Parts: sequence; C-alpha cells; structure tokens
Amino acid sequence: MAESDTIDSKPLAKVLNEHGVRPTSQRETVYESLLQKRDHPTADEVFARVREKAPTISLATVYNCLDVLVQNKLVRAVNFERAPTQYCANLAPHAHFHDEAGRTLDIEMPTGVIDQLRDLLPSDFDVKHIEVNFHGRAPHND
Amino acid sequence: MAESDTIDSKPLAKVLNEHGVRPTSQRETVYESLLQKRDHPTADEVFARVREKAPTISLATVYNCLDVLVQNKLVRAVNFERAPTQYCANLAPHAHFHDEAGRTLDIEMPTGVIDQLRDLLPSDFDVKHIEVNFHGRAPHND
DNA sequence: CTATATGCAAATAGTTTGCCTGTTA
DNA sequence: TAACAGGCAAACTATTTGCATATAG
Repeated sequence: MAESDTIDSKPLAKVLNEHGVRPTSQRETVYESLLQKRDHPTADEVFARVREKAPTISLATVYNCLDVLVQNKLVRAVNFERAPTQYCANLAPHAHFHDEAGRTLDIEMPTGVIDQLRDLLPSDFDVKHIEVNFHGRAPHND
Repeated sequence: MAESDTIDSKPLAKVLNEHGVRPTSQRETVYESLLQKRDHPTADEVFARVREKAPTISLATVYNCLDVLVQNKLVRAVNFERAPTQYCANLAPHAHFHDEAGRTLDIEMPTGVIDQLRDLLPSDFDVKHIEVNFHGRAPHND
C-alpha cells in the first residue's frame, strides 16, 4: 500500500465523511489527537490533549466524539479490568497487551490466528468483533 | 477426574482455605451462588441472589468477597464494553461470547489456541492472563 | 485476644443526559 | 433553515472507602 493511500494522508474531514461521520472541528481534533500519538488514551486524557487545539471543547463532547468514531469504526474502544475505557486509532486487527505498569501495547495478530479463534464458535454464531487482551509484565524499553 | 475430586464436592470452607481465603459465611455464600448457577452475574445480581441466604449482607461486602475470590483465582472477572463487571466461577481456560441480547456464554478454548496466542508476544513478555471476548449474535435456543 | 472482615453510609470515578445555543449541509 | 452537534451542569451507575462493630483463628 502506497503512502498516499494511508488514512493519514487524506484531509481529516474527508475521512470522517467517508465513514458517515459529519465532520465538525471537535471531531476532527479528537480524531487527529488519536492519529498523531498512536497510543491508548482514556477520554480524560483525550480531553486534556485536545484542550490546547480546542480550548472550548467539553468533556461530554469528547465522549460524544469518541463514541461516534467508535460507532463508525474509525476508532476502537479497549476495556481492561478496573480501568477506564481507552481508545485506539489503529484499525489493523490486533490484540492489546496491558502492562502491570499501566502501559497498553498493540500486538499484531495475523489473520490465521483470528480465523482460528472464530473457528472456536459454531458456524451459526454471527461474530461481529473479537477482542484479545493480554495482561502481564512487559520488558522495559526506556 | 473423579467426581469426588471436583471443587463442588468439597466443603466450600475447605476450598476457600486451600486458596488462601479465610472462609467467612459471606464469602461462602457469594462463592456458592456463582458455583450453583454457572452463569455470569454482575455484582448487583450476586447481591440480589445472596440476600435470600444472607439477608444482612451488604453490597460493599459482595464487592469485597468477589474481589478476594478473583484475587485468589477462584473466580474470573469479565469485562465488556459499556457493561458492569461480570463474574464467572468456571476455572477452565475459556473465552466469552457476549451476545447482543446481553447473554454471556463460555466458549471452550483448547490449549493449542492459547499457546498460539501467547506466541504472538516476544518471549521476554511475562503473560499473566489472556482474555478472549467475542461479540456478536448467538442463535436463540429457548 | 488480635487480626481481619462486615455493614453502613458517604465519597468517588467514569460516563450519560437534558436543555438551550451554535454549526453544518 | 432544518437537522444535527456542542457546551454546561446535573444525573446516574458502578465501585471504593472510612469507620465502628462483629467474627475467625
């Protein structure tokens, strides 16, 4: 896939539109903040982050924007035990590793493994989404 | 494995003790309620259920008991998006299927599949727990 | 008897809602 | 300009905490 085909190279408004999301400045800012730092912030963290670009945005709007983005498959929501929902703009199928120190890492998941998981279910199950979460201790690299 | 070896056949207090949990009547009642109906209740649902046996129990105590049971690996906590934590006394490695109607089903997961998932991670990752959640539509069987 | 668990009520965290105003197509 | 989105404050739900009393080893 060519660089010019990646989601990042298109104007944000166009990307939102293509996914059925009416582009507003808040939605663009929220989405942009997830694309830039490709990490896994909570709604609160997104809020803190976007206040610089959009000082008048409210937390409720951040929640709404994230919701719309999740609903329209531009963003994934990730849930760990005893932790607020985190958001992730990585659309490639992948698992999450939740470090004991609180870090969240993307773990690549080849199609073969996903197929094997789906095969655990009888064929009359209609699977919309598969979520794989690891929990443990990751080596420090900083 | 013989029937007499299953967890259910031992006095509850003994099982708790063996797992390092000081047996109190509340802990026994909470754990028993999970063993009897092998489903996936929330803390609130456990509370409602155990009030019959233990009318003076408090919701905070139910949370505490569930916590202790989870901490000591007698019970698993299951988290789905936008849903309160559910609890599960099935200790065999398994995934969960979260039906759009709200039902939660246990899905058997053979060791081979679990090993494959663990192999997605570099060997210097220390994996404590792997969680696999399916979401979608299950066929009705009632 | 000493440590630990319970029960209650109040506190907190995360998220959602209602309502009025502003913005988009 | 009609439909939809944002901002703010208040509501709500799930969960945790503090503290006095009760219970287990």
